[in-house]
Amino acid sequence: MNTKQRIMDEALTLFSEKGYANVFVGDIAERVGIKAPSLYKHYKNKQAIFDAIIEEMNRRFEEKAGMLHIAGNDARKDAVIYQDMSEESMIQLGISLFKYYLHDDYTKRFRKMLTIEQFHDKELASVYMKQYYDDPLSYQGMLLGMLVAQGILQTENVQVMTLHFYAPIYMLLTVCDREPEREEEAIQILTAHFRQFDRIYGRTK
Amino acid sequence: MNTKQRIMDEALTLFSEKGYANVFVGDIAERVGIKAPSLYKHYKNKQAIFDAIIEEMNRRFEEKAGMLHIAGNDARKDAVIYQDMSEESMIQLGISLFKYYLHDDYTKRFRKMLTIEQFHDKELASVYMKQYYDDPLSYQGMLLGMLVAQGILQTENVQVMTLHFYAPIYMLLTVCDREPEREEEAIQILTAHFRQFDRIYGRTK
DNA sequence: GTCTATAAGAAGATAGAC
DNA sequence: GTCTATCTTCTTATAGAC
Repeated sequence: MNTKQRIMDEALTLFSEKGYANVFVGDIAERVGIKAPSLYKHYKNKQAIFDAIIEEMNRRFEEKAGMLHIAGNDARKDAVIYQDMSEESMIQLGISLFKYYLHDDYTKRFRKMLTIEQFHDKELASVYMKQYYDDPLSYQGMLLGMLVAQGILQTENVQVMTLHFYAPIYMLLTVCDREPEREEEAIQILTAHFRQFDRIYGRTK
Repeated sequence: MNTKQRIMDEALTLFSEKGYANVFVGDIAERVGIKAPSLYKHYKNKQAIFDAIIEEMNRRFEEKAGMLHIAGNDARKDAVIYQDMSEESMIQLGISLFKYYLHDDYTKRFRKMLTIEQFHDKELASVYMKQYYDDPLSYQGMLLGMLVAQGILQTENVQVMTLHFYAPIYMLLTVCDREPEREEEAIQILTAHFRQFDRIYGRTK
């Protein structure tokens, strides 16, 4: 891996743990295995490293087109998958995805960094919102809407139904970010949530 | 208001906007209307101001005994209130409480500060968790559990039901913290949420 | 308790050799 | 591209007069 990339990677790790202001250029350099002044051959200044991280992340996010996208690409296809899936399989899929977003190294570090820095910069708040609110609700709304259209689920308000599906997932994700030792507990609750959601909105098994 | 108190208050404002590391002792002093060195007659150092804020907040939290406590004191009493309340009144009450927690000056600044600083200090993460996860779920679980016992609501799993009630409130609160201009939208969604919650869990009107 | 002056020490960034 | 040496600036905190 080239040095420029490694600087960005180590900087992300440190920023996500301590926040921008508490990370010193020397800390980043040390992790990369060079001295601070060498770093300035790769980036104009400290802010440029941060900006590069944001850009890289936006690039990756567009590739993935939003978070918690179930299969990840196309809600139409995913709805077909869901339709033929048992409740148990759906729960397992939901938990796998939860664990992926919780543990995936890049996703996790970036989410933590955004959480810490979101109030410093309005743009970061927008990025966070898109990733963890608008995109998931929009995608999952489309998915659940199709299941409703097919009569697999029943509701008068797909938007609120989607909120009921996603809000607990979101909240448990932030719980585990803060207190990772509560992951097992969160998984238990998540499982019960999926089961009850299915029951409430009338899934046929 | 005495100077010591005012220092704490202005410091909280600044910490909640910029985070601890980005606030300088001189900034706090300026807001209070004194010079930085004078501030050291009231607090040993910058950290002591932060610690005093945490202590003050713990004091206030214990007074209030947790967030989103509906009427605020006793779930047993509150359940009686709910029992005799129309759906519309309940929605109005829910929204009022949401707005209170969103706008109350102290609550809001403290929540933002905790959000920014939560990864710097494990203890802050715990404070956040208690305030915005454990206490609300515990209190509201008790409340909803009583309504279930009285046959006003129906469910097999009160814990998940409480999650379905609270998680959307929590998520919308964090949305408005990030993008205050979305408050009206959040209130709309919140209203629909309360209405649908009532329908799902079978409230009698 | 507040001030001015100032010490002490970070931390970001540059110069210039290799 | 990396290093050592160094500059500059910013920030915390203290000293001591009023």
